[in-house]
Amino acid sequence: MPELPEVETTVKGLSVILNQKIYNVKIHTSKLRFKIPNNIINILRNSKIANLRRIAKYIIIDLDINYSLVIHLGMSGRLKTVSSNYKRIKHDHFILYFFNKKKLIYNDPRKFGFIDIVKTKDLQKQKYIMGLGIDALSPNLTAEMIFNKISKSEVPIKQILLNQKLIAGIGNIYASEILFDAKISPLILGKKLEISRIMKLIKSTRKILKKAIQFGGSSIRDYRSTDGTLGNFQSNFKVYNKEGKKIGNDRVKKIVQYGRSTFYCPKLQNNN
DNA sequence: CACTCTCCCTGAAAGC
DNA sequence: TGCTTTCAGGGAGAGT
Repeated sequence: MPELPEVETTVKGLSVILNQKIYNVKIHTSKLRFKIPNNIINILRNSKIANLRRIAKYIIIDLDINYSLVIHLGMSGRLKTVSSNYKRIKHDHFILYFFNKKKLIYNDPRKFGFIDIVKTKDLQKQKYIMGLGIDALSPNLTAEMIFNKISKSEVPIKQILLNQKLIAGIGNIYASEILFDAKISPLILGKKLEISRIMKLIKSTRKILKKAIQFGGSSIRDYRSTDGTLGNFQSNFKVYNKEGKKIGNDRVKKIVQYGRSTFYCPKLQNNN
């Protein structure tokens, strides 16, 4: 599922459309999580891709006309760049056609993602961007910063990691992996975490997310080819989806917190 | 305000 | 084997 590493990997792979000019736009399904704005076609046509970046789990495609295309992959969204002989498949909802014959395709079976077009200068004013906390990979992220925000929190740390208003970019899969790496119980409440363990948590966050990026993301199909090759970090999951797996003399346990599955080792992560 | 729960959707996997 | 049910996950919005 697309979390920070998958989005980062996707953005890097989009470099093939950098500086390319759009000659047409087709919306096959406008009803995603939100409706794709009607004016998007007119704005995008004849514009050029000027810059590619990531904000949390949002893909930002800046155009040369002071507008930015915003794409969120939701849970099942994919972006792929294909050549002119590509035949549209099921759930290809949105297509950009470039003058160099390439196409950019947004495919999303569950339609939980969304596509928006905004003036670049207004990007930070969008409600979905405005509330975001510091990026999980920001070098400016410090333990003190987090401590100040969670030192009174009665919410378990697993849920805190998923709160995009505090730290942006971590999703359900990496939350379990990060807590396992930091040897911190997912059940421990925010207010119980002292600075030293928050430091460890931040260290593990950087380690796990960076490693996942190196491996090309965990579970997204490789947009650079059409062969459906999987990103290969999945095989690096230590606990996610590994219920019952033996680790030392412990076994991975699955619990449900706030309706989300959590995987952890009760003995190795037992600091409640 | 802070927090929890439900829902959006489809396909894979489990259950029968 | 094949049909039916359950589950997965990000985040907005409703509810507490």
